[in-house]
Amino acid sequence: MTASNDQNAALRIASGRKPFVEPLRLGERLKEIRLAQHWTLDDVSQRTGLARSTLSKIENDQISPTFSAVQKLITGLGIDLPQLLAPPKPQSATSGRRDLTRAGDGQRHPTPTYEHELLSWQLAQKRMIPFKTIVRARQFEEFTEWVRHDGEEFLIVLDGDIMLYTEFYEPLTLHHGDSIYFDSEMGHALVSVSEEDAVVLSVCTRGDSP
Amino acid sequence: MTASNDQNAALRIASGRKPFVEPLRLGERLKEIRLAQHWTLDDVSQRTGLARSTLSKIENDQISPTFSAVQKLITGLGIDLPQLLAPPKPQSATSGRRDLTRAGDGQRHPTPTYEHELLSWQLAQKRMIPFKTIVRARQFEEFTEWVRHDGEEFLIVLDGDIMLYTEFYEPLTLHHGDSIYFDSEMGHALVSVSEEDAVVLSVCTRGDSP
DNA sequence: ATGATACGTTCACTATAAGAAACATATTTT
DNA sequence: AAAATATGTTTCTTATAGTGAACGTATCAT
Repeated sequence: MTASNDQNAALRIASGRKPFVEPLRLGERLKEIRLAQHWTLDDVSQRTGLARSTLSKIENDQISPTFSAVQKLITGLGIDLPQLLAPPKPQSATSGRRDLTRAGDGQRHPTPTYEHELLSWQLAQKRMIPFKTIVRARQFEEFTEWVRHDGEEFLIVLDGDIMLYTEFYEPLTLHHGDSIYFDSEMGHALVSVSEEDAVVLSVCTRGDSP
Repeated sequence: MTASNDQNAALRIASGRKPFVEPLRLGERLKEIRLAQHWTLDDVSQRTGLARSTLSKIENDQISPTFSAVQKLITGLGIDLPQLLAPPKPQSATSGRRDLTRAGDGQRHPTPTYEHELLSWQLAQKRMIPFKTIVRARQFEEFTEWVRHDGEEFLIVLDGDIMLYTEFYEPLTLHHGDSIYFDSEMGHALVSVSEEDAVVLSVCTRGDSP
C-alpha cells in the first residue's frame, strides 16, 4: 500500500462532489428513452447492433452491460452518457432557485492584495462563482506566487484601471468596461494602476466537469 | 420500425452536443488516475474490489469492463464518471487560452426587447457565456413568452434600474450593483424602470453536464 | 373465431469479462 | 550478490454478458 486511506478521503473531499453512485437505474432509464421515442426493442436493436434479447435483459436489470455495449447504446440512440445516466430527472421540473445579493451585501474576504466580495454565496450547488473584487495590490511584486485554480474565469473592469499579469502573456492594461475570459489554471494576478483602487467583477467556473 | 431515422437525426441535433463517441481511452485514463495518486494495481484492487489482473487488462484495453466494474472503479477511486471518461486532458497542460474584449467591442445581437453584446465570443469552447445587455423593454407585456434556457445565469445591474420578472417569484426591482443568480430554465424577463435604458451584465452556463 | 403479425421474455449456447494463481521483472533488503 | 519483496503481465478457470431461436401474449386482419 503506497497511499493511505486518508489520502483517498482527501481526494473525495477535494472532488467537491458526492462520490456516491446511486442505484443507477440504467435499465429503467433506457426503457424510458426507448418508449419516449416509441421505439420497439427491434428498432433499438437495429440502431445499436445489440440483440433484442440483450436489450430486454438490460432493461430489466438482469445483466450489467459491458462498457462497449453502453457505447453502442449511446451512439445508436444518439444520446450521450450523462443523458443515459441521468436519473429520471427529479429536479428539472422544479429548478427555480435564485439568490439575490443587493449591492454591497456580498460576503467579504479580505486579503493583502485583493478584497473579495462573494456575490451569490447563499446558493450552494451552483456552477459559477461570481464575486466583486477591489484590487488593493499596486505592484506585481506584492504577489509571492501566481493565483491559479481549476476552470475558467471571466473578468470585467467596473471601476478604475488594472494591469493583468498572466503566466503566458505580456501584461495587459484593462480599463473600465474591458473584459477578458481565460483559463484560470494559467497563473494570473491583478494590480490597480488608476488613482483609485480598481474594482472588477469576476465569474469563475466550478472545477468539475470537462 | 415505428419511428423514422429523421426522428433520430432530430434527436441528435436537439441534444446539442456532438454525439460522437471518442475512442474512449478508458484504460489509459484509468492508468493516469492511478499513477497520479501513486497507487499500485494492488491498491486499486483493494479499493475497488476488482482483481489485480482485471485492472491490468482494463488498463491495457484487453477487455471492455462491465458497467458494474466501472461503478466499482468510480466508487473505489472516489471519482465520478465524467472524470473517468474525460479524455487524457489534452488541454490541461497547455490551457492558457484567453479572449480580450475591449469596452464596446463585443458582438451585437439586437432584438426588440434586448440589445445583447456578446463579450468573449472569439473563444469557442468555453463553459460560460458572458454578455452585456441594454434592456430596451419598458413593459412586461412586450414579451410574448418567457425567456428560458438550460443552465444557470448570473446577472448584475451595471446602469439604471430593472424589474426582473420570473416564473415562480414576484417581480423584483434591481438597482445599480444588485446581482442575482438563478436557474435559467425558469422563465425570466427584464424591463427597464429607470429614466435611461438599464444595462446589465449576464453570465450563463453552457448547457452540458448535470 | 382463426390465422397472421408484432413485441417482449425466456431458453440454450457462445463469447467474453472477472478472478486466482503462476510468471516475469524490477526494486529493496540483508 | 543472493534472497526477499513488490509490481505488472499472462495463463487458466469460472462466472456472466451477448446472441439467435423458441415461446407467450397481445393486437390486427379476414
